[in-house]
Amino acid sequence: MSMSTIMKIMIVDDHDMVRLGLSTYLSLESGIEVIAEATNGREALEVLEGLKVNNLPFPDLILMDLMMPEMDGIATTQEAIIRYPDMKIIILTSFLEDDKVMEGIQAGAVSYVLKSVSSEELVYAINGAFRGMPVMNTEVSQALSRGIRQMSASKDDNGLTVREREVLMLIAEGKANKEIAEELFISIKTVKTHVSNLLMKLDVEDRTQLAIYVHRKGWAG
Amino acid sequence: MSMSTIMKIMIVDDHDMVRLGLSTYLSLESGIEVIAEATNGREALEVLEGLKVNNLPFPDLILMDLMMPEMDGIATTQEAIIRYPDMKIIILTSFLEDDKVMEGIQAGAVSYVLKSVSSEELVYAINGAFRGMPVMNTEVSQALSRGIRQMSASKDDNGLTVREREVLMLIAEGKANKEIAEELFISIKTVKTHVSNLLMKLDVEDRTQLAIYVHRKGWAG
DNA sequence: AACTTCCTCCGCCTTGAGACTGAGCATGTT
DNA sequence: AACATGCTCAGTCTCAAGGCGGAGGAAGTT
Repeated sequence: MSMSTIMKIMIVDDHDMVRLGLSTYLSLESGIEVIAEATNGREALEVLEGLKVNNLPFPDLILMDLMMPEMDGIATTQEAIIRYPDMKIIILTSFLEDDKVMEGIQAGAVSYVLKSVSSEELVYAINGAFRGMPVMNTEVSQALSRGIRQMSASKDDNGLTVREREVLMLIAEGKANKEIAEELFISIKTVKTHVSNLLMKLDVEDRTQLAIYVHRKGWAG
Repeated sequence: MSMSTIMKIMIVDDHDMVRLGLSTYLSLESGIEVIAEATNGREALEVLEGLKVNNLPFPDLILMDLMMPEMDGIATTQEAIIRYPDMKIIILTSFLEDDKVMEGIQAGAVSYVLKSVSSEELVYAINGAFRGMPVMNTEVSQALSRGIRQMSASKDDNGLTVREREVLMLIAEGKANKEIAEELFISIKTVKTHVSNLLMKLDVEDRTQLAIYVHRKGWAG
């Protein structure tokens, strides 16, 4: 793989050992040079700004972790793409969550790669991203298509109204109808109406299953 | 740090890049040699057995990830410690969960280290473990003491019996009492008794909160 | 003006959930 | 033998949950 230019890469990950391992390994690859690192999103933006104003070598591509303290990968990607539009970003994460894949791509990442890929695949993805040819695992692309299908199939979410979503969240916190009524300043009757609508719309049988639904979706802490 | 002997290490992690990064980095450390790798627990045990029967160099210490396909770090640690009692195991994980720390230590791991530690700290932990001096992050030791406090406060876990835990899990799947009764071949009355006991023991008000409890604990998929 | 959607609320009714009390049986412990 | 624990089941009772049908007002759409 003879590329005339050297790819300058930045690694953003809160795990010291992932960062160190990646940079150690990637530095051995010909054509790749790790020129910057950061442990979270905020730091990454600061580092980038520092490189910019001091006219130092600027990364062509960022390997960005999703879950980080201070500022996560999605938000950082969004911000970074706005500030430096010609910089590529590959989101690198441990988990496959359909929603996150969508968000990541929407935020402007060219690629979304699971940490479980082999190191060869990662290098391949980096090379691809550098040339504007996004590469992603088959699992990721499947997740993406699932996400798109869900999106087009069910409008924006599930067709839940604002009020219904509020009630749903309170149910997911274990609140009883009476408590929900007091919290939302409405009558128990109204709460029951919303609950019935939720049961119908989400196609489940009782409030316990509603709570489980929310937690499975990862909407709750 | 001049040690006469070289520490032979095995790395067990399903993430190619963690494994590769770690081994690349640790190999640069004097006194540490990475002699084996595996991508999950089952594979790790197979590799160890292979080394044993062929009289090949055997690891003094394993860096073991917690969350892995096939067989997780806890189960693998338990099994490995039984088969090779003089081998040390350091559990290496992304997450801090009080329960898991307890389980890990109980399983026989000498140390429990977060992946967020710096690489120097990791080397320090490895050296410590090698000499029988367990090292762990302050966060981890805090989690451990929390776990112990809970333990002494509330018997062993929550004091749940086998049957109660079965009922709890079915509730967390959204099953009604009747369904649970049929699934466990007991009467609804008995299910109700178990549910009442669960509500009392876990100090919550209804089955929905039981389901939420389980999901928050991460006991459900 | 007609229509739809959302939020609100009512009464009536059935059923499931859960509390309380009490009890039989098997196991293992002291 | 006495005791504790876990699993089982029963009856009774209260109340929250949820279905069903109806309805009014606010807001935006066609």
